[in-house]
Amino acid sequence: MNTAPLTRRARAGGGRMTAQRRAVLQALQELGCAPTAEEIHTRARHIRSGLGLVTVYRTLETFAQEGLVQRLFLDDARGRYELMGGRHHHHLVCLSCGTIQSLNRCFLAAAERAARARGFKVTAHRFELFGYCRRCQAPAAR
Amino acid sequence: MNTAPLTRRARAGGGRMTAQRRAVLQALQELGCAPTAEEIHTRARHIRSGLGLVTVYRTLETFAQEGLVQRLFLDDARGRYELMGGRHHHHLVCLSCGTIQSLNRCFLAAAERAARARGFKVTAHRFELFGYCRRCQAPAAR
DNA sequence: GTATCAGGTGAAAATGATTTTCATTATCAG
DNA sequence: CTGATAATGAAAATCATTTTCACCTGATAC
Ligand SMILES: [Mn+2]
Ligand SMILES: [Mn+2]
Ligand SMILES: [Zn+2]
Ligand SMILES: [Zn+2]
Repeated sequence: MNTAPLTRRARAGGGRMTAQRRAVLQALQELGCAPTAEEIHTRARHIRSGLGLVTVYRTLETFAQEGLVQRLFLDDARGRYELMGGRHHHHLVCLSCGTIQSLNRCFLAAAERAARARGFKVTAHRFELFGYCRRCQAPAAR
Repeated sequence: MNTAPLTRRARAGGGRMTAQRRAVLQALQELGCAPTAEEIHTRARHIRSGLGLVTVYRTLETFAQEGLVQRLFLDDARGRYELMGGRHHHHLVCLSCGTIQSLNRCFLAAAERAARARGFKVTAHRFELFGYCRRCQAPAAR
């Protein structure tokens, strides 16, 4: 798997490119949809043995700040991470086995149709908007 | 604030109605949109001093199982809780100050319009579907 | 009303995910 | 090639949440 373009994007953030960061990037690419830090660690260890879990967390945080990675919380308290920059998408989370699938449309009706089309039985959904409230958009706010 | 109807619903779940549970219910009613366990604890303590945080967690879990309360994860790892049974709704989460507002429509376009109408600047959204994947709907699975 | 006892509570300790600290190592601009 | 400094790993700290366990109390039966 070719990590060169990702490596370039990561370096553009200003940081150094190390073997461990490359391993995390590759693991993210290989794992695909929303793995946990632990899962990323396990996979990245195959590429760079001795890689510490702490480094994985730090790396993910760094990448997240550079916009290379997004952290998301689905149902449980553990964070999940995925590479940004692909097409915008959402997820189908199975309440029974926990598998996560990607969905590339993002409107409710279309999404539900898409979910049903792949045999997924939708029982609930979550939809949140993030941004800045009126007060925080006022001068002197950030 | 009248907690009687909630008390009735809670008892319907089969459990006992204690002063601490009543305090948690009242705190949930008073706090409104998606408070954390800690916030609920602080508020409920005004009603029933000596109430332990552990009891708050246990109570919320119990209520969640009875469908009286819903736990959700927004941006961070801490769980947030809110009374169910009101109309289905979503949230506007301010990235700057963290305030959470309710939104009662749930379709993307309408939601974004509603958000804009209240001066909220949307920069991102999250939308997830939960349910059962094809594999888990097959016989012998649950 | 009073006894009964399973369900509920609180304090402390355990857990699990994530973050911080700090001494050591390695990247890369010059 | 070398030095400045960013990154790493191990251990310890932190934070939210859960578990344990001895004690308490609400709800039903008498
Ligand atoms: Mn995905
Ligand atoms: Mn709400
Ligand atoms: Zn499944
Ligand atoms: Zn705000």
